[in-house]
Amino acid sequence: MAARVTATSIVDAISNDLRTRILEGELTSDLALTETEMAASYDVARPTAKAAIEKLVSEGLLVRGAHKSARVAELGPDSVRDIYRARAYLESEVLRRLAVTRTVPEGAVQANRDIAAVAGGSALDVVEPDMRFHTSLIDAVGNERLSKMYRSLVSEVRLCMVRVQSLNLLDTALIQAEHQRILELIAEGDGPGAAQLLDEHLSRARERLAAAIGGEAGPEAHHPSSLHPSSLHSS
Amino acid sequence: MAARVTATSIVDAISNDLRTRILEGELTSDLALTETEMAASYDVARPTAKAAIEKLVSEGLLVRGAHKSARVAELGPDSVRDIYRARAYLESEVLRRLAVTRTVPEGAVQANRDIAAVAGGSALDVVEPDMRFHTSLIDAVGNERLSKMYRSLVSEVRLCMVRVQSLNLLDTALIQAEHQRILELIAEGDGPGAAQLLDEHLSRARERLAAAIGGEAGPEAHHPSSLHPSSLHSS
DNA sequence: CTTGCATACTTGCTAGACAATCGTGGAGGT
DNA sequence: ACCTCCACGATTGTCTAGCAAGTATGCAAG
Repeated sequence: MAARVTATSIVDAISNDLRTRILEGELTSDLALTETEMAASYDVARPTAKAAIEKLVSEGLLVRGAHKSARVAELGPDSVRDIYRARAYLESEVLRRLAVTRTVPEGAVQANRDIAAVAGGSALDVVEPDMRFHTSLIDAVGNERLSKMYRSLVSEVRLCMVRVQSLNLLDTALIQAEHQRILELIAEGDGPGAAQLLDEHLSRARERLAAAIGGEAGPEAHHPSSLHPSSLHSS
Repeated sequence: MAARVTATSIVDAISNDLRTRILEGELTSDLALTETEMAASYDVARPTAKAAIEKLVSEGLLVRGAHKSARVAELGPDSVRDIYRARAYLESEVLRRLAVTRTVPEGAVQANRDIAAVAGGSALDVVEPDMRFHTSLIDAVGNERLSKMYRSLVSEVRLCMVRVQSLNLLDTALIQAEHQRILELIAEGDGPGAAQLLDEHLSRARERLAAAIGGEAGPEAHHPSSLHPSSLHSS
C-alpha cells in the first residue's frame, strides 16, 4: 500500500483541495467561486471545475442558486441547531447500543487522551481530536451508511467552527471530563445514562456555537438580535 | 403555484426520470447504462447524461467503477442489513424523543390507515404507505438533515424491494398492528417501549428481505448455499 | 489450455461556442 | 429628486467535436 494518496481523478483532486481550503477558512462566504475562475486557477477546463463545485454542493459545503456563482455555505444559528440535533439523534442511539455490549472503542479513548495532551495549546487544536472522539464512537458500530452520514455532519460542524476565530468558548478540561464519563457509562452498561450525558454535552456545545455564530455579523452590526424589518428584504 | 413540476434543469429532469425508472424496476443491474446510450435516448449531449448519472451515483442508486459503465446498484444481504440497521438507529431515537412530548404525527396515523385500506390488494401497494408511515415519524421532529438522511435510506430500501417480485413475505395485518402499537406507545410516553418494538419490527423485515435477496440467484440455482468454486469467476 | 497482444468500446477531460438568465447601472419619465 | 424600465455585462446551462487513457474482449501464439 505504497501509493494510496493517488488522486483517482482530476475532479476529485480539485474537490478535495477545495474542501480542505474551505474547512481551513481560506475560502469564506463573501467571495464568489465562479466556474471560470476555478478553471483558470487550477488550469483545467470549465466542466471539470463545474463538476468539482457541484460535488461540494452536494456535500453541503457550497451553496448555489439558479444561475448564480457558488459560495461557501453560510450556516446560521438555526442550521447549527439542526446539525447538532442530528448529531445527537445519531450518536445517542449509538451509545445505547454500544453500552449493551459494553464496547468501548479504542480509538475514542485514544482521541480523548489526545485532547488532554493539547490542553495547554491552542483551542483550535482541540477540534480535531474532539471530532475524532465522536466519529470513533460512530464507527464502532460498523455501519457504513451511518458513518458516512455522521461524517457529513462533522464537515458542516467544522465549517461552522472555522467561522468563529475566538474559540475560547471551548472548555477543554470539561470536554475531556465529559468524554471520559461517557466512556465509563458505556463500560458500565448504562446506555440511557450515556445517551443523556451526551445529549447535554452536545446541547451545551450547540448553544455556544449558535450564539457565537449568530452574534458575529461583522464589525458594523452592533445589535444583531434587534434587527428591524427593513433590513430583511430577500433572505 | 401552478407550475410546480417544471424541471429546473435538464440534468435534474433526466436524473428524476431515471430514479423513478430504477425504483420501478424497469432498469435492472444486468444492463449497462452507457453515457452515450443515455444521451441518445434522452436526446441530450453526453456531458448532460454524464451529470445525471453521476448524481444518481452520489445517491447510491447507481454504482460505477473507474472507466466502466454505470449499473444499478446491486444490494446484497449485507447491504440490506446495513441499511435496515441504519434505519433502526435513526428511527428508534426519533421515537424516544417523540414519546417525551407524546407527539403522534398525523401523517403517520393516516399512512397506517392507508395500509389497512389496501390490505386486500397487491402486496406491492403496501410498500408506499409503509414507507410513508416511517418517513412521517422522522419528519415529525422537524430536522432537515435527519429527514434527508432517512430519505436516502428509503430509496435504497425501495431499490431492494423492487428486486423481490414475490412480496408475499409481507404480512400486512402484522405490519399494521405493530405500527398501531408503536403509535400507542408514543402516545403513552413510553419511549423505550416504542423504540424496542420498532427494533423488532425492522429486524423482522430486515431478515426477511435479506433472505429473499440472498436466496434468489435466478431460476437455475437450486442450492444457492452450496455453490462450488468453479461457478464464481469474476464477481 | 494458458499467455500475451491488439483492437474496440467507454470514460475522462479539453476546447470553443451559443443561448438563457440574473444582477447592475444608466436613461428616461413623473 | 425619485421611480421605472431597458440594455448591458457577467455567469451559468448546454451543446458540438474531439483526443487521450483505461478496460475488456477476442484472437493468435506458445
